[in-house]
Amino acid sequence: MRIGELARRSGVSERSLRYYESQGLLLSERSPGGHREFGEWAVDRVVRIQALYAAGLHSKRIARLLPCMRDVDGGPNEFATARLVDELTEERDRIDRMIADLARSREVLDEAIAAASAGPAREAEPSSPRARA
Amino acid sequence: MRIGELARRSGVSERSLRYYESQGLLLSERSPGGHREFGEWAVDRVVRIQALYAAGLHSKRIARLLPCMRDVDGGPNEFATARLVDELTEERDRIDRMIADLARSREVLDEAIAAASAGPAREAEPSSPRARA
DNA sequence: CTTGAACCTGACACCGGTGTCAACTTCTAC
DNA sequence: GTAGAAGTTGACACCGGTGTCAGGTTCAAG
Repeated sequence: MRIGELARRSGVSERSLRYYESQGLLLSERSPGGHREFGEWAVDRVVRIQALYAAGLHSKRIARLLPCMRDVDGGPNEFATARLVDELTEERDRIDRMIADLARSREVLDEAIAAASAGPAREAEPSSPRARA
Repeated sequence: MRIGELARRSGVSERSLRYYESQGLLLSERSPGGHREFGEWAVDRVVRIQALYAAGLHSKRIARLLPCMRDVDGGPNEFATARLVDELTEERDRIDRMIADLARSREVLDEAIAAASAGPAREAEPSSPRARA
């Protein structure tokens, strides 16, 4: 498929897809005229790239990681170096911390929402434990 | 306390603290000479600000939210408008989605780590279910 | 008074994925 | 062959919290 379809199917802008390619995250055949041609595997790969971006990894690290991952219909490619495994483990720990932080942030927000919602009604329910404040 | 101590105690750079103030997230008294003077409550507030930043909220929204939150020793300040409550709820949902995404990313990474670790040893354990690929 | 640490303001730069525009080429369907 | 959709490369800009440097002022201790 060509870039337009891939963009549509993966939900990622053409701009980003070209960027991914420029970063070596996404390979493509080229038509005689120079148009990119992607296989079915590309959709899955783009989704994976997005997941990694969302996790806060940068292009370079993703570029090193991807060749070590099995694409849906591509066999295993390369083996990760011990160094890379270490880095990935570190990333995973970072994600874990991030999730924990987000959970805390969520609580902060939740508290705010609760306080905000209860606020205007506070005078009507003086028995609320929050009314002390 | 002054900005240096606050930075030390909250683990946030002085630069950021000044920025927070410029965005209206953090108030300070000023000494006759113009030096910022913070109360104990500031530490807690800065931590909260960080939590909100970590959650992906921008300064403006945090600025609107903070006055509605009870500081540790400050009483309740303002009541949130229904509009703000809506926005916050939306933010919370966004955080939930973000956490879910991160969990998925974590799995992607985990899979990669597993594959990478198992990779070099694969030839030694041909009975592995992954060996089919 | 003096000295050095701490603080002040203001400005510039960065990151890095993405949006967008321009100018041009290729593809496809008629 | 020709029009219009779709693709190409290249360049510029943005966001927005943070690092950092410069040049000057204030504070606190001797």
